[in-house]
Amino acid sequence: MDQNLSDSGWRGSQEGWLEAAYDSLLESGIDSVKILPLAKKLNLSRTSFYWFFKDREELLDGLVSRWRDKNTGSIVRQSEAYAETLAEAMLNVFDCWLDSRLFDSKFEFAVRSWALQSEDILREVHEADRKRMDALATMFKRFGHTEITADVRARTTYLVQIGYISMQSNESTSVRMKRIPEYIAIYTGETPQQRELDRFFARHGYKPG
Amino acid sequence: MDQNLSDSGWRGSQEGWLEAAYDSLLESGIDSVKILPLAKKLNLSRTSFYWFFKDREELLDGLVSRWRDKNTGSIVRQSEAYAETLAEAMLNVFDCWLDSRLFDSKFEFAVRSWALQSEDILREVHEADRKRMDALATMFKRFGHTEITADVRARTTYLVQIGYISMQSNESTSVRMKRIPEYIAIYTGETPQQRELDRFFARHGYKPG
DNA sequence: GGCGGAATGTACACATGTGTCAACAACGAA
DNA sequence: TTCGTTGTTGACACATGTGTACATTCCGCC
Repeated sequence: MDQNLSDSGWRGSQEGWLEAAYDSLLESGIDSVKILPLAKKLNLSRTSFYWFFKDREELLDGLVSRWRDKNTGSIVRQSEAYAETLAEAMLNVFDCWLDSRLFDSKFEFAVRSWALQSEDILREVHEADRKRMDALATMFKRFGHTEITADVRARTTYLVQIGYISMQSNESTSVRMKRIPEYIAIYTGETPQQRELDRFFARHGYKPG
Repeated sequence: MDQNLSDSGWRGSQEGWLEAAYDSLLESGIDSVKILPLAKKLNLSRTSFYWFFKDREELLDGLVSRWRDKNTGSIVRQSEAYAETLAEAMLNVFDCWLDSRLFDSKFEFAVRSWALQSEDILREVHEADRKRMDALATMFKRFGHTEITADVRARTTYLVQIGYISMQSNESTSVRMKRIPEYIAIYTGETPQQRELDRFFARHGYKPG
């Protein structure tokens, strides 16, 4: 059944091809995920691919699964984490934006771009958006917001991040950290406590000043 | 069926090819902008293309110019428009998001996706982002905000919209209009006057309720 | 040491794309 | 009517991609 570890294999593996496909997707978009170039990168014959995958379509399906499993889960989890105040809850969500182990921004953008040319992927993306914004709205309601204000604030929080991703900018952690208090103020309408900020900075290894 | 647009020409024209390229870009991304399929759509021979353009590269350059000329200008202009209050100024900017003659969202998203696979386009997009956010920050400062709060609020305003575009959602005007007052409150920190909202709704042909 | 399946490679058939070239067609003037 | 300009076209040469059939090599195991 499961023999995908390096012990039984020779050079290639399903994971190897998938990893190469992932790299290529992130760097140049879905149209660059071609078997021939991947084979070159892996120093394998092109046709060897067909031992692990039925066809290119099956490889692309693998990429979607990977994205679905990783990115949406983190947002939902962080939005449900324990917090005393809304500001603290918001900072829990912000963990996603600063920790690529929780949320893979480049992957996210690549998949969204892919949705431009595939109805199936577009449906996947819409479903993910809905789930994530629902989770955030629930968080706002947990701290006393009404249906409508929770909805719009959840949107703001989420869309700013999606927008940031779409800018494909490459700013340093410290530059981004400086904006955090003001973001919290805008999103939640309340000023974060210094100790809440300090706790947040600390867990991301950032020293203010 | 097929219309002869140009007075002096035969069947094709530079504009015709560019328009077809634009359509294809918006529908399926830059990799779908291929000469052969465009020729089929235009009912022209593939090679006829080369009378109007040196090569595919020159056609793509045409698309970038079109995007640059249209989208960035509107945001800058609307952010400089006359307003008595910050809320009113914000509503002027919102005109862009609701009027495709001012800002072409699908075009915007297609170009941003294109940037994933081209350093040149990525530079163009970054330059546009900078110009637009500068204009918005200036607007906030005009109404008394400090450098840092103006910057973050300009970002929020702009990034929410870029994020919204990236969602590729297709909501009705009325659904979007219902969120407007709350957005204004979040972005500006002040509640919009009813008459300001009414003026905004009126110029977009929307009747509340 | 040889067997058998896992993994890889070579050869083929085919599809879709680019760009050049030289021939050809339509039109407006001289 | 003849001619040059403005387009249009098919044939050619080439590049890159997919997928199948079949042969070959590597490695653990008996």
